[in-house]
Amino acid sequence: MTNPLVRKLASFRQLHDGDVDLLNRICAQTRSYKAGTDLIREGEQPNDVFLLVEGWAHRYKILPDGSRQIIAYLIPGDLCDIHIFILKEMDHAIGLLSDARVAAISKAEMQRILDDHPAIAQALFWATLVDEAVLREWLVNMGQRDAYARIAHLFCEMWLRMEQVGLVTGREIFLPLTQEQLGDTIGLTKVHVNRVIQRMRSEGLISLTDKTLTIHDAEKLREIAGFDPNYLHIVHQA
Amino acid sequence: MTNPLVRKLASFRQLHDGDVDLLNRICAQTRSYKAGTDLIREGEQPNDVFLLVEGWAHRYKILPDGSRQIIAYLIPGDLCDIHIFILKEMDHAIGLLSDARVAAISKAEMQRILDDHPAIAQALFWATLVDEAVLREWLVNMGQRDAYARIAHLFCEMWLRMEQVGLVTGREIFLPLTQEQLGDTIGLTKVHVNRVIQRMRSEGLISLTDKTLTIHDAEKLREIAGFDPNYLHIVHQA
DNA sequence: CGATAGTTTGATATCCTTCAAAACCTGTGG
DNA sequence: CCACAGGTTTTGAAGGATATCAAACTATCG
Repeated sequence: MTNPLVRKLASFRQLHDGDVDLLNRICAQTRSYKAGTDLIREGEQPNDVFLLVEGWAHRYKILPDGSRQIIAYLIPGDLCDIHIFILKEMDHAIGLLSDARVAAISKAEMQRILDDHPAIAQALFWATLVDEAVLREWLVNMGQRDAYARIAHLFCEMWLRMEQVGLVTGREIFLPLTQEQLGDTIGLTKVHVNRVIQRMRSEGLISLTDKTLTIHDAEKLREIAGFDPNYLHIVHQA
Repeated sequence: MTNPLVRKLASFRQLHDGDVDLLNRICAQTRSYKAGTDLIREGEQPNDVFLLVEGWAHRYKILPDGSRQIIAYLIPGDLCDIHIFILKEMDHAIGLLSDARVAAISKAEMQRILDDHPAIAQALFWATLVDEAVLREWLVNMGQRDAYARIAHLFCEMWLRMEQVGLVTGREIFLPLTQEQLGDTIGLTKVHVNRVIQRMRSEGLISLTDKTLTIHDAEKLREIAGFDPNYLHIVHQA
């Protein structure tokens, strides 16, 4: 099993052996956490950049009335913001959605990597820009699509991102989300999410049980979603 | 009238005289454009970073079915992404909402600034992170708030951002948006935007005519929106 | 095996859209 | 200075997508 970060960065540009070694070394020093743990809370100023090596996480915000908005999903190979140090405090939290393995990279170490490994630095910037592009696409998703297309779009995106890091097995991906969390992601209630997913199931598009999403008809799902993967800026497939 | 970029960056950290001079020099070399001009189109790879010195612009995407989502507003002092060069092509367009003055900074020039002026570099990174934070907050806005609160929230944000660059006169800001554009920003139809705005007017909260937004009761508007400005990461007021 | 979290169902309410037309601006050319 | 064209705002009526509430059912986990 290859390092997900290497796989991801390699889908943007070639890396030298030295670069790959460094990334492997970083990913080797992980800590395990339980699902539900917060890596960073709103209001904190973190000391490390976190790299997710295994499992899922999410960025989220809780509003005063208790409602929650999920702002991003992190999957293996994803980092919380590289430049996190510049801001005085976090304006959102990052929490684990499944049991996970996480590498912590100190500010100094991060700086050293950026200085000494220009290829990695460039690839990490690319990853940052892609994160932003994903955020923009989520906004489009919420603003312009109905519930059915919205969920389809999210599934298409997560499928591609998982594929990028080598985590698609057959037509299945690990998707450790409750329907309520799905709803908090795309601005729908869990009840409505449930009905839409049932419809997708009955139409033979997907299965979703045991935290496993199976896409039976990817082509049709993409069509429903109006999915155009260009925003993920995947350059060459590994 | 102070340079809006200097004002904005100064709200994050102090700058040296040399830094300020440089920024002033950049802002002095502008070109004027008419409202409706696209600075960058989807699919292009731009050669310059654009800095908006006067007027409003917006990032937007057009979907295959013709619908449009506005992803961000740019006001004086805002740059289109500093690292735009890393991506092979734009996944969205940037267009002017009003007549505007724009400075173009070449890739090489940008690189020189980042290398030779660490304080500016850091401030520009901060600005980038804030842009991303705004995007996240827009997602929260769309996902969790109803039409009334959504519009209120947008008005609160734009008011603060305009204040940050010294463009609030009394209780008024320049807001060159049609109700349809407002709708494309927050995922509502122009008809519904119209009704919400009428309600705000009738309640004495705001006026909106002649591309001028007046906020009569900022406190109440913030309360309706559930507006918490922390995501703008304004450190010290100039 | 009981407790707790997650999914499913049904009935009803509401926010927002859609469609269509009228009224109102704003700029332009005669 | 008027008239007209095109864009923008406003109004009304009706329909639809999604929310809300409440309860039953089903997994999961210690």
